[in-house]
Amino acid sequence: MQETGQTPPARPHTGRRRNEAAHQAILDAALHLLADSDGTPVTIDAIARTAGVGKQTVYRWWPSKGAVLLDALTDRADQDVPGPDTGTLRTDLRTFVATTFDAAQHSTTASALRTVAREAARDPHLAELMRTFTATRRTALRDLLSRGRERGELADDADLDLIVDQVYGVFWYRFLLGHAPLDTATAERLADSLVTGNTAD
Amino acid sequence: MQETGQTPPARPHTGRRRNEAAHQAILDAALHLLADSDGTPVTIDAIARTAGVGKQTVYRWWPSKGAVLLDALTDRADQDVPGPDTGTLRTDLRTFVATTFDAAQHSTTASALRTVAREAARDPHLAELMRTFTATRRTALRDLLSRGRERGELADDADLDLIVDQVYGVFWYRFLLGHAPLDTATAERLADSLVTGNTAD
Amino acid sequence: MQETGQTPPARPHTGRRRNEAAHQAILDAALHLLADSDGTPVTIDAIARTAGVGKQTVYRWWPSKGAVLLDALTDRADQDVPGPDTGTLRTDLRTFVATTFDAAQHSTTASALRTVAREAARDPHLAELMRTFTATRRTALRDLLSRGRERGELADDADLDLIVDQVYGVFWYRFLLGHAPLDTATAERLADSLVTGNTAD
Amino acid sequence: MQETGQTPPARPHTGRRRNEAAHQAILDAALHLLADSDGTPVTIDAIARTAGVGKQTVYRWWPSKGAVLLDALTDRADQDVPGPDTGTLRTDLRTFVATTFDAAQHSTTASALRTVAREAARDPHLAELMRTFTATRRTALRDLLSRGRERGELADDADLDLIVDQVYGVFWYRFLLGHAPLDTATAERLADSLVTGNTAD
DNA sequence: ATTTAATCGAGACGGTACGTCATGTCTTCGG
DNA sequence: CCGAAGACATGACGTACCGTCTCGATTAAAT
Repeated sequence: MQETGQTPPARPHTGRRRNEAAHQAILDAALHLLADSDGTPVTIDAIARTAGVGKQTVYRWWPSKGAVLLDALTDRADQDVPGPDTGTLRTDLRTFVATTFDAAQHSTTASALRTVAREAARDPHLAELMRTFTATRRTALRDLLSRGRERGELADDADLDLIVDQVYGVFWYRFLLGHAPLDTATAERLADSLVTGNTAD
Repeated sequence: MQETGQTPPARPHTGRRRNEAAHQAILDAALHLLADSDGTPVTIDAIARTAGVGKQTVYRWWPSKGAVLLDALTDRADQDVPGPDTGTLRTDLRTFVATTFDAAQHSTTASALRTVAREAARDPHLAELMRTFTATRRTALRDLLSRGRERGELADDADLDLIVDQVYGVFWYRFLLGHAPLDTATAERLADSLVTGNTAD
Repeated sequence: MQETGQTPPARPHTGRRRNEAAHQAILDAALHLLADSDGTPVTIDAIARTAGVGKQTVYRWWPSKGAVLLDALTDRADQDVPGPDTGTLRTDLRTFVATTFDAAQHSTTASALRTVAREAARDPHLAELMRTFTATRRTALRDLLSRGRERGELADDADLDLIVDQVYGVFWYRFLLGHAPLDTATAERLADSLVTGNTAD
Repeated sequence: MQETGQTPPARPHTGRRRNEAAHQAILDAALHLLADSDGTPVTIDAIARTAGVGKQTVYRWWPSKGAVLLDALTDRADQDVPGPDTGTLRTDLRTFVATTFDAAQHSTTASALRTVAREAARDPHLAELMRTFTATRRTALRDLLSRGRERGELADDADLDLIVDQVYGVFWYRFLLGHAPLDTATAERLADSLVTGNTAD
């Protein structure tokens, strides 16, 4: 208890180079606030104060508040979404959807993701970032479907984008509203109905 | 929507009554601003100023900004969603989905609806109101599906709630992101795939 | 302690005739609030609520808030200020000043008077009322001095208005600032010095 | 007056320093509005807008509106009140009172001073500031009287505080009510009567 | 070894919107 | 028509964040 209670960060200056410790402190603070936030919007001031950082240091490295939030989220998230490839569409799709649903279920980042999504509704910049953030996963899913169609497991004229949007539509709809579960059973029912509904003949 | 059903006071209410002109002026102003709003959040000050009304008059009757916006939206909206009933599920569903998609396409309220949805992402109170607002339509769709299932057009164990969420999931997902169309062709493809995917084999 | 303001007044309506009970209730409420008020401005809403009366009933009978306050004050105050007349100026003046000072000392209306004076600083209407309210006392003092001058106890060219203002100037100055006492000893010193001056004899 | 003497922070103050231009702009605006104000209360919004400054910047540096006003007043006012010292009490007192009265007569700050006094009636914080503001002048007058008493021009038991209060009592009483002049003749009559009294001969 | 320059913490700045409060007027009802 | 209740337009209040800016201190790279 040597300091006055404000405890200045022990983090040292790094001079002209970017201070990686400050960088991490900001992401930590953002993630922490996002996780705790119960719908309350997270403010830049709060992030900076929590991180023990000047506001300018935040603005120096991120163009908008949303960028910080999303960065905080993706920093920890498993970025590579391989997309299962068992050779059978139904199995692949079941796995993919179940994994997607599951990630939102017990992860500590679920609350953070929800908050970021809500912020994105207001902040066009963040919305764009979200778009590219989700694009990876959408592409993985589309590829999975494409492989299935090539194997003849889907009709040639199946609207792959619509199938993708059904998966992610259901996902976000339930994730944000929380009116119905995103459990494995649901995932499998959804996957099955999508395969059956878009099968050739 | 504006009267939340709370019990009227036992005393028959002396005092000046609500000024219906002011009430309407506020809703008009809100709707007007929502429609014009290009992503910019609509402020209470602006609503009150446009309506020629004191801010307090707004706060007297609505608990949050979002409530005003949603009220403005629903005030004009056709509230009874009959749900087509032709005796054939595929036709009914096609019509329902196409109608839903279409409403969001060229209506002047589309912009307003988008704004309200964005506000709802931040305002828990408005989110709740949105939930009851959409419940009517969800129920209509569910009934439509239920009728189809009773006629044997869907499997007995079809997850009706999931189908509903597929329709509205796709709808909101595309409506808010705008990355893909919500045209009639899409509506029919979606309806068809849902029927096919959940048919008793 | 029977009227907590929550209970609807048992006072019956009197139809077209002015309701004297309401009138009194308003003055009571005003006086009560004035006495309790510790510098906080007394609001019309508060008076009306405390009196169990509609705001309009207040505005119907008094032109401004200040008028109510002053009326409340004078309603109880002893209006006739006889002005002592013993035949000796010094004695008369001592008595008058001591009485004036004393009234402000232990009366429950002291706090009320202070509040009204403060309100008068803002409200020109109330300021005018205060002027006529104090005029009576000023005149009584001036008459007292005039009688003394006619008896030769004051110089023929003595500025009676200035003497009056010295008395009331000191009174209000100390009454409102409270930096020095308004006790009998002070009153007598003031009276004496006005007659004799402060020169070493 | 603007620096209330509170201990400067031990840390040599990092962060941006107070913008002196904004500081002055606020005082300028306040003084300008006070002088123009014809009884109308001056609002913080108006001060901020006139100064081209955010409201928060005003609130950051002054605890209450009154503090700004008084600060604006004292910022320009001649703070050192030397108090004449001719060696003769009557002359000194005449000069002091006449100067005091005169200052309130044709100065452009008279209107401002009146407004501040009125505000002080409502705002306890400002009242306290006014007290310290006037203390300087009161002390100067008291010293002047004290010198006279030591020279034997006043009785040993003369109540100096009471004399001071008679001067300032008359001053404020007439200044605020405006029912009687504060001219040089009055000042000299007051000074004389305080020294000599109003007795014939 | 000395500049030079970018980063850091801190926090003041001009703004915009918020939600609350009091004012004095008005409208509706029951007596 | 009176009195209660209370809605109304107005406008000031003090607070919260925003994103920009300006400090003095720190420290690595360029001289």
